[in-house]
Amino acid sequence: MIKGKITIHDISKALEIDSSTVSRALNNSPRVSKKTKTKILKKAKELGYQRNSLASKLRTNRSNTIGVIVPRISRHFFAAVISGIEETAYDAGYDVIICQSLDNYEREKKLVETLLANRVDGILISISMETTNYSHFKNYIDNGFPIIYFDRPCEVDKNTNVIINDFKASFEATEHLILNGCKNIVHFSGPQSTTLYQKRCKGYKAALKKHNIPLRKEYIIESNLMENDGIENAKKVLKLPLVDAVFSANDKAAISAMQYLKTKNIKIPEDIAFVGFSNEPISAVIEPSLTTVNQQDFEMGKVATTLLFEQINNKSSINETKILEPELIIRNSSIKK
Amino acid sequence: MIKGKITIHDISKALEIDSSTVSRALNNSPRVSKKTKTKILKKAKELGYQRNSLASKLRTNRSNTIGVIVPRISRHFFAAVISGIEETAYDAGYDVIICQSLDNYEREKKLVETLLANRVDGILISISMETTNYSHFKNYIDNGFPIIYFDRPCEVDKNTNVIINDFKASFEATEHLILNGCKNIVHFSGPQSTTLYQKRCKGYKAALKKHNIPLRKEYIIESNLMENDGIENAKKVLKLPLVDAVFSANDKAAISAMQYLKTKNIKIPEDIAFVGFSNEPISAVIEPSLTTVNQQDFEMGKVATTLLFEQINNKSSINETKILEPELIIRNSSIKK
DNA sequence: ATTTAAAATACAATCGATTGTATTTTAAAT
DNA sequence: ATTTAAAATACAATCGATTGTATTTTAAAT
Repeated sequence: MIKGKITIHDISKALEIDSSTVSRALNNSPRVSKKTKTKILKKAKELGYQRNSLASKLRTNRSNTIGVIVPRISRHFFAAVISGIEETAYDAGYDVIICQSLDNYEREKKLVETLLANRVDGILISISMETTNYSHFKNYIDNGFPIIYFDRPCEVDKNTNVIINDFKASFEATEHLILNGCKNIVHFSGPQSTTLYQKRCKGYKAALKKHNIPLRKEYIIESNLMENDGIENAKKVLKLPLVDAVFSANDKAAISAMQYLKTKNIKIPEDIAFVGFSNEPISAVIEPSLTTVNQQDFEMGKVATTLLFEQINNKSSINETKILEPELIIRNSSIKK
Repeated sequence: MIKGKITIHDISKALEIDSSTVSRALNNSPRVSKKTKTKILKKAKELGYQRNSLASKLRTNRSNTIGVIVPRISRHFFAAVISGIEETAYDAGYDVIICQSLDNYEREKKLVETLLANRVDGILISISMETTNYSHFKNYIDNGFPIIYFDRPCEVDKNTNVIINDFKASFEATEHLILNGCKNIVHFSGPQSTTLYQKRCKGYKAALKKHNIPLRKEYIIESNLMENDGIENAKKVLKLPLVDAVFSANDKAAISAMQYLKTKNIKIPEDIAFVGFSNEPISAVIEPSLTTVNQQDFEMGKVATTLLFEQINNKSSINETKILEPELIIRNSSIKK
């Protein structure tokens, strides 16, 4: 902390103008004459005045700040959502505090508490994979605290969620493989405690059903979809007969599986075709380039933030779920020649 | 903002205990009896009390919060540095506010102001590429405000910088190419306004000199090292005679150049070997995998944060520059068989 | 039962800005 | 020159927590 920070009272004393007038001048209130404003602004600059936002927020009971909690900022999808959030927020004159939960429940809980203690006006959150207990949100929701869930929805009680149509995306991804001649399609699924992965799995099943392909339980491999899970999954795939395609619920597992299979001289897509999910930057670079689902990241950030501001300003929690339409990006990993 | 938030005064009234005692109890002061503490804590929980950090910070003149400004949170290097920062900070009981400047000077300036207005106890920053004017820092440095520069140092006046040995890393990267039989090595250089890229360029030159390879000016291609710059650089390389290797000052440009050259049937590393810089995750995945420099990201975050806390607590700005040793990660793109 | 020191609690000011109300100043109208 | 309304400024309380000092309570010692 800098010692001897300049306050409005220092300006007040220096000019022999009451601090209330100084405050109003700095906030460009019409109640202060132009002449006085000029004088005050000049002196403020001269003294190196810097507003103390803490005091201002305390007094006004408004922080003009929103908090964002994502599992991991380095994930391209979340970084892109954050870009959308920041753009919308800055346009509205709001600051954004970015936090990462690292998919850890305890940490997420602490972050929520810290944000609330700092009196953010609202929170945008993509809940951690570990989170199954929503009590750390519930207290605030009941009070009408503005909070919006994105990507990973919170489906207890009435909340506002912004998600993509995971079912449809998965359905289309799987159907795309079927239309390219694949019949024995393995699904790399994520933790079924997460509704998002449930939906992706359902989309996969529905596509099989539509095309009269019998569902084989051993073709659904559940894991946390981390890099290492992809390798383990790939080993399992090699032990299954006939597999000619994989639809992975995220890119990371798809990519590590592809890399492992390549070392085993499996040809992609000729032997096994691949479709991922999320459109991570690596998916465009790997060989063959990975067919994947674009999740409308930037758009999701904008939509979620707009909804949050509606809640903050109207105080009417609307409790809607916005569903964005995903887009299948077809690259080389899924087209059998 | 939630209406009717519970304050210590509500607890005070409910229990007929003075608010000062309530405050001390909540902060676990030894001046409050155990019996009273239990009573207060119970009531606080019952009423759903949540500390107002704004008021607390205002009064104590300590925010227990540090600010971090990086060009872009999605860049793997910065995300890893942030992990190191957060780990160190949380252990010390500090909160971390993460901001991204998007390499934009105006935005960076605004972020610094916002952090200061919110009275962070110190700032960790990797300055934006656009920044050549340091006046937005200078005011605070002069006041002894704790600020540490990492990766991209601020080399005006006396500051504390945490950087890697860019010269040595580049020297070794270039020498590695030479030792693998390359003689006509192009350098993709970054903006020379940034000392970091100056140093990388000097390392390249020094390695050539040591091995008696004449320096050719047209072999140094300066750009912003973005994806598109890599492609443009690759086109220039194709027009130069004899080139058998490229040392790029970052991975991004190296990777897009490699991709472009592959479409032109240039074999990597046989025709042109490549070495990058930063160890982006993509570098391990691209084919051939890219030899690159590991920048000690996580370690850098830890060291920078530790230095910051020294400044915050001792008030003695030490003004040192810590130089971390980089590590060359040798992969397939640089080994001519 | 009284004195005394320590423990526990209450009082009151404070951090820096904001804002409703009161007062003073200015300028227009007579 | 005086009245009057509007404009400009000053006064004073407030946001919620903290903290040095004063007071009260408790418990030990006589």
